[in-house]
Order: sequence, then C-alpha cells, then structure tokens
Amino acid sequence: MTGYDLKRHFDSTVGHFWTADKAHIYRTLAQLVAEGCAEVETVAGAGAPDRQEHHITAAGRAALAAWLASEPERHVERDPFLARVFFGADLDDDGLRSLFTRRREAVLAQLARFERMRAEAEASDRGARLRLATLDNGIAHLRTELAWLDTVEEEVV
Amino acid sequence: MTGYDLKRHFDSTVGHFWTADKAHIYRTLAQLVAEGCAEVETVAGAGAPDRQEHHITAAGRAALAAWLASEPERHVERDPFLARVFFGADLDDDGLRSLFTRRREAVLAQLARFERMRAEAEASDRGARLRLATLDNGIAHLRTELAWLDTVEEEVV
DNA sequence: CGACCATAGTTGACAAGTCTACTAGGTGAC
DNA sequence: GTCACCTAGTAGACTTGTCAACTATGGTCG
Repeated sequence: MTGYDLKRHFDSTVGHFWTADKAHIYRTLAQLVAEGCAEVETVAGAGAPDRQEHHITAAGRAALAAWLASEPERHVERDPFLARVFFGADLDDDGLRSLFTRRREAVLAQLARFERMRAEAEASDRGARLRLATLDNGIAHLRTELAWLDTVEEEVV
Repeated sequence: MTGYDLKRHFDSTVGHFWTADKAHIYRTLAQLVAEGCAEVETVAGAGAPDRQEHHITAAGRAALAAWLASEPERHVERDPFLARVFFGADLDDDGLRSLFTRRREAVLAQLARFERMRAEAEASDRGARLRLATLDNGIAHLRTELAWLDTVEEEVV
C-alpha cells in the first residue's frame, strides 16, 4: 500500500481500535524501509500523482510474526468521557444530562456505522473472520455502553 | 493532594480510564500552579519528607467547570490486543489460542480487582454514585470482553 | 475560467507522555 | 548495621504522535 491507502484503511476499517495521523504513517513507512522491513516501488499514477507502493519484505514478515506472538503492550486507557463522569458531581443536572445525551448520540452513530460495515462484510476465510471479530468487538462494547448509560441515567440523574 | 497522592489515586481508582506517569503528574501540577489554577502549600512531613500539597483555586474551579461542560475530546483508541487479532491469520493455531487465553486471564484478573473494589465502595452521595458508575462501566466492558472471547474462540479457533 | 475536491506526499514545530536516574529521610527485617 | 522498601519530589533525554502548512496533478461543477 501507499501511505495514502494506509491512511484511508486506518480511518475506515481499523479506526475503532487504532488511529493514525498521516504524518506519522509516512514517517513510519520511511523507518520501516530504513530497517529493511519494507521496500518501496514507485508506480506511475494513472491520472494522478505517482504512488510510492510499499511491500513487506521477508525481514518485515519475521518482525510481524515476532510482534504477533509477543505480549500485547499494556493499553494506555484515557477516556475523556469517563473522566467527566468521575467529576460529574461538579456539574448541575442539566450539564450531567447533556453529557450523557451527547455520549448516547455519539455511541448510537458509531454503532450504526459499525452495523452497516458488518452487514456488508463477508466471513470468507479465517483471516476475514478474525478481522470481522474485531468489528464485532467494537459493536459488543458499544451496546454495553448503551446499556450502561441507561442504568446510570436512571440511578444518578 | 501531593503529586505522590495523585499518582496513587491514578493507579488505584481511575487507572482503568486514565493513567498517568509521575513525571507527567509533577510537571502538570507545576504548570497548573503557573497558570493560577492551583496553589502549593508545603507541609512538614510527619516522619517523612515534606509534602507539597496542591489546592485548587477559584480560577482552577472555573477551568474545571469549563472542561466538564466542554465536548469530550475524541478518545484515541489504540488496542494492541485487537491489532493482533486483526492480523491473527498470520499466527498458527497455538499462537492464536495463546493470544486469546492470555487476554482472558488478564481480563479475569482485572475483573476480580474491580469487583473487590466494587464490594468495598459506598454510594453515599451523587458524587460517590458517579465515581462508582465509572467503575461499573469498567466491569460491564470487562464482562462484554469475556463474552466476546467465548464467541470468537468458538467460531474462529 | 476559477473554485474546489481527490489523490499523493513532505516538512517543521510542537505537545504529550515515558524512562531512567537521581536526592533524601524514615521504617522494618534479618 | 545494612539492606530493602516507602514516602516525596526533581530532571534530562527521549519517543511518540499531532498540527499545520506546503508542493503537485488532474477532474468536476457552475
């Protein structure tokens, strides 16, 4: 893929568990090439600028395999919504209700996007099933978030 | 609180949705004081080093209120476990099973910690109920993760 | 014809956050 | 008595990631 392709993939398919800035993508690609994990092939663009297509090398595959088998790095949690709930007592009733309402709307919108993607997806082989499973993970957590919002709004507001 | 107190609170009560490095905490406190959002009071330590107790100022309360009412920043997701699942087709069966098993163990351990905290907690006033709600949010998502793991392991492995 | 949009990529300056090592006093174990 | 650990805080170097601006080319819309 090119950096541009990668950016689009990050924004669409894996965006719910991994985001990336394009400046970061291009710099990381350059680093991967410098490390011998990827190779670049310049392809003349058809009615568009030239594309710098990046291909994984044998060394890159080995590095990927090592990373896949390694212990997942501890995920740094940082949820600005929950942080607001934590200090929610400093909000008035309207502010608190608004906080929950906006959250619900954002979750519902995200859920609708995911379910549309889910409907269009195919679980042809194991790889596709696993990629689909990450989407199902997102959907399951969004539904949990909605159920939790229901309980909290009933109990607290 | 002192930076030291804050570090302990981050690690215990809010760690599941907001982590912090102590170097970062001390620097942020210094910045808050420089901005007039906090004041420092040096308290002689009782059988321990002096404590730099930080107290919120009126300006700090105003900034907190503004932040509470503001739109929650878009949370940057970055989940190293789901990233591995996404590329899981490049793992052999044992590797994939091990990935899920280790995840399940980590989730169960975290869930046990949260449920112990939940049992010890009291929902005395609205503030306490809201803080408890953030814990319940963590518990709900951990249970969802376990249920999802069950489904995935049945379907894919 | 000009405005705007999509493709494709680059760069500098920053902000955010982490790692490591350090100072320094008091407590408890062996 | 010395070693490890807890409290409490500081500081430099570093990595990571973001923002904003920039260069290009070609196509569509009014």
